[in-house]
Amino acid sequence: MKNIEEKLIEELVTGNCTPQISKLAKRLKEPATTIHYNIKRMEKEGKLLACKAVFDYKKINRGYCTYVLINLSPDEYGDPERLAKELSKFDEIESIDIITGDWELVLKIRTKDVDEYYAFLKSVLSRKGIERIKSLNTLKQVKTEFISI
Amino acid sequence: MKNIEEKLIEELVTGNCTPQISKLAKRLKEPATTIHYNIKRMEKEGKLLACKAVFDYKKINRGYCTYVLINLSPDEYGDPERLAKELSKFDEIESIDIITGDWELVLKIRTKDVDEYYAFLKSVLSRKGIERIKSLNTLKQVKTEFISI
DNA sequence: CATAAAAACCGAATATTTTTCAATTACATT
DNA sequence: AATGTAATTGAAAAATATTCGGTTTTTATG
Repeated sequence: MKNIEEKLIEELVTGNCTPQISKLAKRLKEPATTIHYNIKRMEKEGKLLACKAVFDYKKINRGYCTYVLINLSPDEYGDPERLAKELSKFDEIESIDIITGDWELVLKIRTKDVDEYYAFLKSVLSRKGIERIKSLNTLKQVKTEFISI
Repeated sequence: MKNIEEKLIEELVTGNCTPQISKLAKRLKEPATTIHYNIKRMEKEGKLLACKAVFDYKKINRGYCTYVLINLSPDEYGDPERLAKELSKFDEIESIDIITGDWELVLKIRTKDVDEYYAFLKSVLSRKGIERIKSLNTLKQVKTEFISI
């Protein structure tokens, strides 16, 4: 066995899918070429960013999900984007938003279990610029990425 | 003009895409039939739930993004899933999680603007069972659905 | 450890889908 | 009304997915 699955998941989580033009054509009762044209236009305009797979994360060893609210240190406060972009390269992080209110950033993080989360916390979320964090732990995921589970 | 774009976005946000088998085969340096086999297996096992498009939501009139923390009323507290499942049918809601801590639910909501959000708030988030909410408004989306913007 | 059963892998052929191309039609601007 | 641009479309070509049959690998069991 080659354990292709792991590599496949990695590729599919961030892309490597494509719209099903003929299926969409049937659903919308339009010619396939028209659907094709519209999709290509959306891509060119930067509206359509990527096509990707959504998994039942519990079944692929990413069942431990946490929202992390972050307070930045005073020197980072003026430019939260710098740190946000730095964090965005980590595969464990599903989303990063800069928000209003008591916290500056909110992350959504997926790991296998609490041990892996703790390791991530220590290695990534302890860095300079992050002053304080609050973890909201997910007990059950009902809907993700617009897909109901 | 037929304004196919709106309908297409609606379809693509929740599915109607498919893995690019030959592209994946090349990337992983494996035969296409092996990739095909592995993907079908993941689908059958319920690991792979859907393939879908990710948009630059600002460019498709869904640029107003809010995290909503929810406290349930005492009578709903014991079964948060009932309300969560009821909410999951709304297209504006990207994700629903049942969480630990001071709040019971966290939603991620995408609307065109604050007016649309307020309308959603009044019509959906005022329902019985929801005792108190706190909105965290997104100023900038750096990463979404594992895709950097 | 031997053997059988199940699961994973893969090349060749087939079926299906996407993409290109060359019109045609709709829309906007002057 | 004239003109240029954008959107739509059918037919053909190109590319891709799927099926099939057989092989190899893994797992389960005595």
